[in-house]
Amino acid sequence: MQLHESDRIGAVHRSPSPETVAAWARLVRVQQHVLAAVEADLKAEGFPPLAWYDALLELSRAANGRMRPVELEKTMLLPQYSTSRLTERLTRAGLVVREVCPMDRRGQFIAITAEGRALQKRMWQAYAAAIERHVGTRLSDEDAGRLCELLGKLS
Amino acid sequence: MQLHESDRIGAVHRSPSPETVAAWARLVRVQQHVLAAVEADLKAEGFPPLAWYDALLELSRAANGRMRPVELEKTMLLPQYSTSRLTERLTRAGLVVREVCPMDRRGQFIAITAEGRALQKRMWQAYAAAIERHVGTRLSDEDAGRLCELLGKLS
DNA sequence: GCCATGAGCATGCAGTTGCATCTTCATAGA
DNA sequence: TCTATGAAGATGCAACTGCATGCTCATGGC
Repeated sequence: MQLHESDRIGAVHRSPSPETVAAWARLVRVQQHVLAAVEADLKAEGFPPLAWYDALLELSRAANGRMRPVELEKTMLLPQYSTSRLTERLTRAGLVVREVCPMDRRGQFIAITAEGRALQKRMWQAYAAAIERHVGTRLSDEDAGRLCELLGKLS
Repeated sequence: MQLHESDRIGAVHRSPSPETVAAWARLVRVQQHVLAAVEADLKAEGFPPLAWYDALLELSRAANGRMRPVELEKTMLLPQYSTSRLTERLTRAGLVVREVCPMDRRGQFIAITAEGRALQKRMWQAYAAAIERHVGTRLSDEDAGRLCELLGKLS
């Protein structure tokens, strides 16, 4: 009779412990819930989605306020077409401009505009308030540090 | 001169501590990354999205394998139209059937079928393996318990 | 130089989501 | 009973996402 995998010693696929499953389930649910709450707060104040903020923040921190789309992809963990279209929307909104890349004529630079920097700053006001509201008031700084450390083991 | 809010005692909106912001940033990034990895594993084995699994699991645990859409909404934290359409897809796939609700003629019941139960079980094999791979191997049971507890404070 | 390969980015198409609204029915109050 | 209110669920439309593929150009091997 064939043994179930979990009965064999050194089986490649072991089942997760109850603790692991519980942590997973809660991670997914809580993150989804809190992220939705924060996004809703921002939207209620008339701001664009968080992805816009993330992109503007990255660009504002980059040297000369410009980055290659390919860099943005990697730092934001987004698929290629996703940054392409995000760039399109940000461009239409006047928050960034596309520039040709002198080093590689296939490529380009995305440069944040003054309006882009201004929006990023205004969004941070609301974003910070939402983070404080939904996370800061529920977690002591020590707990936040511990949470951060535990999450770090997952990446 | 008007003081900045954060300078006033008892200001309603305080800024989040660096620990809070770090925990928030990592929570969002890590969850997104690990969830994507788990979903990709399931998809690679030919399974439907995790939302299907969640719905099938809820239904399989419900009394008589059936629930009102409105209950499903609340347990899955989804907007109303989202469960309506999920139900539509599950129905088309033969995993659930719609039934009229004798108590309330506006409403209905969604009942899981034998195929729905079978798929839920097969998906759990792959899902559990993915959870173990992406979470279980990176976190001790004690750490998982601590993570779960900290996350619980956020909901 | 010439070709093969592949990097960088865009885009057509199909499927999905968010939003607002519609229909149907339940229920409380006059 | 009649009406007002609102709950349950579906759906049209516009925006967004995923996937596959297309185009342009860079680079290494010959």
